[in-house]
Amino acid sequence: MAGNSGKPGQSVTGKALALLGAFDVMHPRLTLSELARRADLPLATTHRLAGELEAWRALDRDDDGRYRIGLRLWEAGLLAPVSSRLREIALPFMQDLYEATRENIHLAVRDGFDALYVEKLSGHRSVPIISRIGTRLPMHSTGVGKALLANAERAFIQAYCERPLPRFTRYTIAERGRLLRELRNTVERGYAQTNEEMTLGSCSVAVPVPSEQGAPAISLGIVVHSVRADLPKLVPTLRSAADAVALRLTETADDPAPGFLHDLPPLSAGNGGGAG
Amino acid sequence: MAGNSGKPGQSVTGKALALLGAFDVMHPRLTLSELARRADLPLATTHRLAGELEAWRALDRDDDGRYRIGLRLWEAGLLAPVSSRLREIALPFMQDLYEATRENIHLAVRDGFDALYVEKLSGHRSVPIISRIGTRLPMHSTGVGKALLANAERAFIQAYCERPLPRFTRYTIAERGRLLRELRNTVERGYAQTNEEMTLGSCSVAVPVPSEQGAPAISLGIVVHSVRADLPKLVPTLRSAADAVALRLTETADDPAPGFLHDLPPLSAGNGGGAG
DNA sequence: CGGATGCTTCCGCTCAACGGAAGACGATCG
DNA sequence: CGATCGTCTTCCGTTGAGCGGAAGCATCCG
Repeated sequence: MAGNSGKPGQSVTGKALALLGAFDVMHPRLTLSELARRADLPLATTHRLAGELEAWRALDRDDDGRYRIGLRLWEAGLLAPVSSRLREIALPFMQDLYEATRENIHLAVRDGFDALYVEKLSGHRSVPIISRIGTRLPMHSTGVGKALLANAERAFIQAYCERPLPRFTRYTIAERGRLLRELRNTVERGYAQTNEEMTLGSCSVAVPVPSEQGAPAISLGIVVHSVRADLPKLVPTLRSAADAVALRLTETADDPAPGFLHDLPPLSAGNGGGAG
Repeated sequence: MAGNSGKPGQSVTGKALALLGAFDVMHPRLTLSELARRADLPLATTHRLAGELEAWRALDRDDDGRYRIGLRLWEAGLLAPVSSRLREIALPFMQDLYEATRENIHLAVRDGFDALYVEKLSGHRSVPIISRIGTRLPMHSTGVGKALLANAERAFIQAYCERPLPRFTRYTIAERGRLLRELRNTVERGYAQTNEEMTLGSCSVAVPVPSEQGAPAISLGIVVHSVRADLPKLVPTLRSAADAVALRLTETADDPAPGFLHDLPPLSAGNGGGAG
C-alpha cells in the first residue's frame, strides 16, 4: 500500500471492506482493538479508516466507544435487488400466508452453498426459530434450503453433497445417499419438507419460486411446531403464493425504480458526502 | 490522493463511499459512466474502485453490465442496530397490529430532519403508499414524522420550522404557525394524526415509542384509506404496542448478540475476503 | 463507413496512505 | 499513591499504491 511497511498488495478499499466484514451476527459491536484484530490490520490504520467510515456513517459509535454498522450503510444495503425488488414484491404474499397460518414465513435465495434468508415474518404465536433476515443456513437442513437445493443443477447438488454435511439434531439428513434420495423425492412431490432437522420441535414445508434460466433461485417456506401434522395441506397455498411472486417478478423485470415512485421530497440528513 | 492529478484532499475511502452513495431509490442501477458522473470521479478511477467493490460483492453487476448494490453490502447493513435490534423487537408487535387492521404499519426513527422508515408492513388490502423501508420522508407531512417531531426538543422543533416546509397536497401543513399549533395538539392528545397531508386519499395515526433521554427517537403508525373515519379508535392498540416495544428495548439493552443465537453452522459462501 | 458513446487497459509520476512509536486516558492492583 | 496494563488517539518521515489521461476496443446508429 502507499505506505512504508506491512504486507504490501492490499488496497485501501480492501482494508475498508475488511473493516465492514469484521462485523457479523455474533459480533455486531466491536471496540477499536477488536476491529483491528478481526480485520487483521494495525491499530493505527484501523483507527484512521474507521474514522473515515464513521464520518460517512457507514459506521456508528456507541456511547461506550464501540463501533457498529451505521445507518447510512443500512440505507445503501436496502437498495440491493433482494431487498428493493424481491422483498418488496414478495411481502404482501407473505403477509397473506402469515394471516392464513400465523406461523413463520420465510423467503430465501441461494447464495453459494447457503440458503440466505431475505425475509422472515413471525408473530408472537409463531415457533421461535434461529433464522433471521440476512443470515445463512445450510441447504440440507432447512425447508427453504432443500427447496433451493433440490431444484439446482445436477452438478451443483453433486458439489454440495461432497462437502461435509453438518448435523444439528438426530433427524438431520447428514448422509450423502439419504440426502440425494430426499432431494429426488422433493422434486417429485414438488415441495420440500423437514422434520426437526434443524431444530427439535419445529418442522417445515417449502416450495421453489419458479424462475427463468440464469435468474437467482428463490424459495418460500413455512415453519411450524412439530405437533402440527397437517403441513402438506399448506402446500397449495404456498405454491400459489410462490407462483404469484414469480409472475410479478417477470412482469416488473425491467422497471427502473420499482413501484409508484414519484419524485421524493427534498431530503435533509444522511447526505454527509464523502469523508476526507 | 496517492496519484498525480485531480483534486487532492479526497481519500480513497471517501471515493469508495462516494460510489456507494451514488445509488439511491430512483437510481438503483447505474452504468459505469453514470456511476462516475454521480460520484464525481474520473472514469478510470471509478472503473478500478468499482471493480474492487464488486470483488467483495459490495456491488454486483447486471447482465447488461450495470452496477447494483451487492448482496454482501446488504448483509452488512442488516447488522445496523435499527435492523438487528429495533426491527427484530418491533416486528411481532407490528404483525399484531397488521392482523388487527390489515393496513400499512410503519416503524420510523428520527434521523436529521427526516423520518427514516425502518420497517413497513402492508398486505394486498392496504392502501398503496410511497413509503418504503430505508427511505426518508418529511416529518411535518407524515404520521410517524409528526409523532417524532412533536416529541423532539424545543430547539429542534424550532430549527425544523425555520426550514422550508414542502407542500405535497392542499392539506399539507406548510405554515410555521399552523405546524407549531398542530405539534402542541399532538403532544396533548398523545398521538399524531394526518389527513391527506402527504398523499390524497390516505390518512394516518401514529404514536411515539417512549424512550430514554439520549436514545434515538422512534415512532409507530398506521396509514389507512381516508374513508375510514374511526382512526382514533386504533390509538389504544397502537400505544400499547409502542409501550411493549419500548419495554423490550430497555429489557434487552445490553444483550451482545440479540435473541437465542447458539453458534451458527459453518457458512460457505459470501466470505470472499478482502479485494486485492 | 464515420462518428458518437461507453467500457477496459496501460503506465510513469507523485502524494496519500502507512503504521511504529509515543502520548493520553482509565481501570485495576498491591 | 505509584506501577502496570489495556485501550484509544495523535504525530510524522517514508514510499509504493493509487492515480487518471490517453489510447485501444466494442457497440450502436444514421
